[in-house]
Amino acid sequence: MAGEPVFQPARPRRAFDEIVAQIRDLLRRGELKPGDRLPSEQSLAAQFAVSRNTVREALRMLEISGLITLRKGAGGGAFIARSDPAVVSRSLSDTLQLTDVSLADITEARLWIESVVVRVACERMTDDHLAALAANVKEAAELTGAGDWERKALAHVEFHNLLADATGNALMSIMMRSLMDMMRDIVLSVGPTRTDFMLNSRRRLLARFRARDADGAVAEMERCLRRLHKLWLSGAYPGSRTGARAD
Amino acid sequence: MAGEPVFQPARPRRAFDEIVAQIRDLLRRGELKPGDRLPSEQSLAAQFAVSRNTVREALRMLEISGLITLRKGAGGGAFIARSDPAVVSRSLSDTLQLTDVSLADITEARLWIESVVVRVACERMTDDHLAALAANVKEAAELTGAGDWERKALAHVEFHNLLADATGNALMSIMMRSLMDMMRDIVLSVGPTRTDFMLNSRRRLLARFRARDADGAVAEMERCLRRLHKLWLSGAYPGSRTGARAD
DNA sequence: GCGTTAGCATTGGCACGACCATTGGCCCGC
DNA sequence: GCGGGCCAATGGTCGTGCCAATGCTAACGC
Repeated sequence: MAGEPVFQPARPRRAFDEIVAQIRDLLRRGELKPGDRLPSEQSLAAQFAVSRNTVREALRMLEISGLITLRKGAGGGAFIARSDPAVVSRSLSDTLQLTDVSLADITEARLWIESVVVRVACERMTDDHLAALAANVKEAAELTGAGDWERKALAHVEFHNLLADATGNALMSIMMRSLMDMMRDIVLSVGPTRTDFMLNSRRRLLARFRARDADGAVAEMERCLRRLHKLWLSGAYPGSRTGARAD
Repeated sequence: MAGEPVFQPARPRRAFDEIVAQIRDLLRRGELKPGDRLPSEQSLAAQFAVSRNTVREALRMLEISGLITLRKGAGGGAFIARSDPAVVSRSLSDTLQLTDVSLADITEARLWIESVVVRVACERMTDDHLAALAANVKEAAELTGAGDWERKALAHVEFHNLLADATGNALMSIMMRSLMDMMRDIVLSVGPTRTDFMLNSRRRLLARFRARDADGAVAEMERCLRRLHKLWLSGAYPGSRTGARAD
């Protein structure tokens, strides 16, 4: 009741939170680099003066954050991980699960981002990138012929990742991969649809890339995506996130 | 078809991975909703037929994934969390830490996204959104006058979140918040800079919004960001976020 | 009658100790 | 020299016990 001054939090952080924070800090300061090995659980427990269980809970947090990978057996231990974009995807996907993001939101945001990616990729892509994209389309065509619908759909999704790579922007690659991980789920849950138009669209897109016609490429991609999204939104998307704010 | 039969991974998943998967699945299927309470650790241990320690490690994973929050004491337990975009930010930030994403990549990607956000926001924003943006600018101006550099910088960063909100796209809001969380670190680590031009830019931007001049707004934002980024890139930005501030 | 307080039951936080499965290297025997 | 088996290191799991925080409730005092 009395004027309580701004006492320090005075909150004793949970022990494993403290451990996580310390290791995270070591990483941020560059004192730990990918590939480095942390001491064994026993040793860590001793150094932090906590029980091995507590250390393990901390390691669990670091592990799911994608910061470390665990290997068991002799010579095993906790190693600073190489980057794994899948972690971002998972967390994004988790967050969306708990929030009221509608399918319309996802497709819309995707359309925006994809447009700029196509534009930049068209301007910057090297022959290697173009070859990779062409190979992807070829694979999708073959899978279509083989009737392997699922793998064809996955190939079509992968196309966009390659596109993001072609921008030469690593962050954009990561973000696109996160989006595409979600798309994968959506596509697979929607199931086979009449998407033969996509193969043709892809070929026209490649042609635009070869001609370095950014405007044309963007237009082509937007046409393709709008058509696809309309197809999804018209059907009953089983995901519970049917805000259905179709505008 | 050929020699490689797709053997089942036959992976004996770690026990807590299995637990995490099961709970995640319950969530995905909508059988668990935000606010719901999971059984106590004791009870979970019994149901999963594992020790309490194992359950705790699983809960730790779910916790840092932002899926649950733990409360102790009577009536406590594990509760399905409300969405927390900060989780995405953290994982994105972690991934970037382990990757070779340059500051140039970040600023570039940001410029791309921000452009489309400004355009859409300009077209869609309501008076409420406009008022919120104006209030933010006003606050930043006052903080500038008060010489409170840090809080002024944070207000400037927050502006972009409000902008993303104005697009009405929840996913875009989340992604922007992730980017801005990183920006916060960068801005604070760079330290005070001569950024008085930004306040004027913000005011011009608001004017463009009021006039519903999307092209003008985008141009203004791009000018502002380019100038800001040039300022950063010219200075010595330490690849590591070296902001050992209290937080 | 009503607010206050002391207790109590619930639940997460943490410690200690033990055992198992896997892994990789070392040593032995051929 | 080489192959195979033993062994130590290390993560994975278990079980128990205790502490600290929390919320409910019944006893208490005015």
